[in-house]
Amino acid sequence: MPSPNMFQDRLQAILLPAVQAAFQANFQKEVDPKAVSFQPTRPEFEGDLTINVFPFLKISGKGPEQTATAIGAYLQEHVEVVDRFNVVKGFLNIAIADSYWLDFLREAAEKDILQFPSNGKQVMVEYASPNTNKPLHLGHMRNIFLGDAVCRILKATGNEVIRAQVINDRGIHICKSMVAWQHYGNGETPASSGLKGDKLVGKYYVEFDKNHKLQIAELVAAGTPGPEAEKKTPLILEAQNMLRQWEANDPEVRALWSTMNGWVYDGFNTTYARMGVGFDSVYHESGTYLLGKQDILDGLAKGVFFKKDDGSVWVDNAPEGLDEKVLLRGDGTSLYITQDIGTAIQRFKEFPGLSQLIYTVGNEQDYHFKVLFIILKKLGYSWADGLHHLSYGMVDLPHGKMKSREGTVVDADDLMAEMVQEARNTGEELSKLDDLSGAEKDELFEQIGMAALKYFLLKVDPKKRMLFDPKASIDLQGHTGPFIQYTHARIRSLLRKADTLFPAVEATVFSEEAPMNTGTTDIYALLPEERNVIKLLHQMPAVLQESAVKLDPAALANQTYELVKAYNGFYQTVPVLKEEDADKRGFRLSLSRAVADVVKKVMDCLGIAVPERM
RNA sequence: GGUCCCGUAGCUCAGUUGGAUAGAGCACCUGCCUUCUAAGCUGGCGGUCGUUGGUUCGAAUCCAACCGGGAUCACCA
Repeated sequence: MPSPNMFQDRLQAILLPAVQAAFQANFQKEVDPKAVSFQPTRPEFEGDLTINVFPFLKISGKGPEQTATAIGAYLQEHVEVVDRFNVVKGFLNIAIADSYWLDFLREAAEKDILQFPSNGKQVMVEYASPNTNKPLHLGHMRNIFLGDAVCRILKATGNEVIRAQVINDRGIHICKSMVAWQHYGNGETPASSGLKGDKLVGKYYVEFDKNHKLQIAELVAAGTPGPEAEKKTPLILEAQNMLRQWEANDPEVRALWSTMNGWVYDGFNTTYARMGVGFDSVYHESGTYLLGKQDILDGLAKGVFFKKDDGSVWVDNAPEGLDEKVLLRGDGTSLYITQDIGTAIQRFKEFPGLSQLIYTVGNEQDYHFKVLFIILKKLGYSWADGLHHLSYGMVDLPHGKMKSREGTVVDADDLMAEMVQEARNTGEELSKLDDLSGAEKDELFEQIGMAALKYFLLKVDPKKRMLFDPKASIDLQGHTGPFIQYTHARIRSLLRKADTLFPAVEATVFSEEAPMNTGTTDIYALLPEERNVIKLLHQMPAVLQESAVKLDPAALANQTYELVKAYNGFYQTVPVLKEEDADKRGFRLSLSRAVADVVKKVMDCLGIAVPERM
């Protein structure tokens, strides 16, 4: 777990030792650095950073005002970047010198402040992991966008990232689609029907269910009790038989299975491509479902597990406050968790350098992963400490849960198409883009629609359950992806205009040579709107780092929104191109450029593209 | 029933290493386009932070109990 000061920015890194020194100088006492918390000064007070001195009164032996004043005075005298301070109750508000902000901005204008050096770590992130019997839906989208964003964030913060998925391509549910296709398909293929492969196979999965229900009703009418009828319909018996044939490697069954799964993969790949995601390591359950058995038996031999009278193998997690759990059936066949154990071991064999393996899986499997990680630890794998369940909440619809049986599932392809269409409607209505070609517009509306969708799903804390209201998600105003894109496009437009209006702009742009870059002579007094923007820029590296450690893209998404909101406030009230003083103009252009660069980079970490104009 | 998660404005969400008068967006009302893109910006309305107790200088944040919602506890995946 990160310690409180882990995400401090460079300013806090400067101030913290000084605060410690201040306690030493004034009160001859050590202060625990972890106890010193810096927070942004509330807007109604003067200052940039605030330290609350209440926790230190015992150390200082003085009242809050006196303590805060003593620390403030010390900081002002000994720390160059501390310009002024004021004390309100127990709060020490510190005003940072404009020269510090200007120096920081110059740095931000000249290099990528979000560039992290490689940390030499290799991390695997598993996400998506669909079944091949039905198309991807809204639930998958939260998983996929979350997993993709986490990959991008980890990569940006210096990790080597391996994107992984396990495709569930075998089992009774796959056989259901196959049986139904044999009965009702009349040889239909994606080519003959024009249907996307995953949609076609999904259609037969539904078809199976429909006819299965009819057969249940027939059996019940003929006198069979309901629960028994469900297990005895000709269709379900046929599917079970097909599963046995599949496991026995029956060539015909295997051929049909390959064909139909091939259709599904084509469909998935189309969807993944539109989402902008990909994978480096793909496992199929057909290749891994037998893994793990030997590992369980080894564990049994080592006494980590125990066997019951019926021959089943169990683990006792009572010491960890959990229950007993079956790992191997009485007949020696494996279970879901058996396979997961085997797959994890397999992965660390294949990638011995992994320092973390992150599973992006919904929170309904919290218990499963808790058990899985405990077991791997009990088996003695040192890497088990690097296992992490990135657990996220379910996506609800306004009328409740998605239920495939009730047809309330929101299809991924449909939803993306709707969002892009909505972006198109709005874009055409604003008619600012009439000079763009058809293809350029297509690309732009694709970017905007996808941004709306991704941002909507990513801005919410992953671990929380969220509501997806189609009407709200389709909004392109306010706290949305398109709002952020718009700000970026606006800045890019400003910069393009600057290039034509001021051909020598590079020379006038805020730089080493520009007069306002130093605290020694000519200090440019920052406008409040400018300082707000710079401060938010300044926080961004720490927020990126935080979102990487916490695997929380929402933190980054929300900070980005704060940044562009502040920039829009600046843009609205402070002239840039219309500013006649070339230094000020250059400075504001640099500020704008830095915001655009940071926004572009951060949005890229969220898997969202930003357009040059819109 | 056991375990875990959640409950903040009409709606959707921030804020939760304990700190100042709890913030945004949407919706509703209100101003701003002959001036750098109005997918923008102003102002207003809107709160018993589920309830009750506790811990302390201080609680939306920590603890306990309760109320309400969800998940999970399969020789399913």
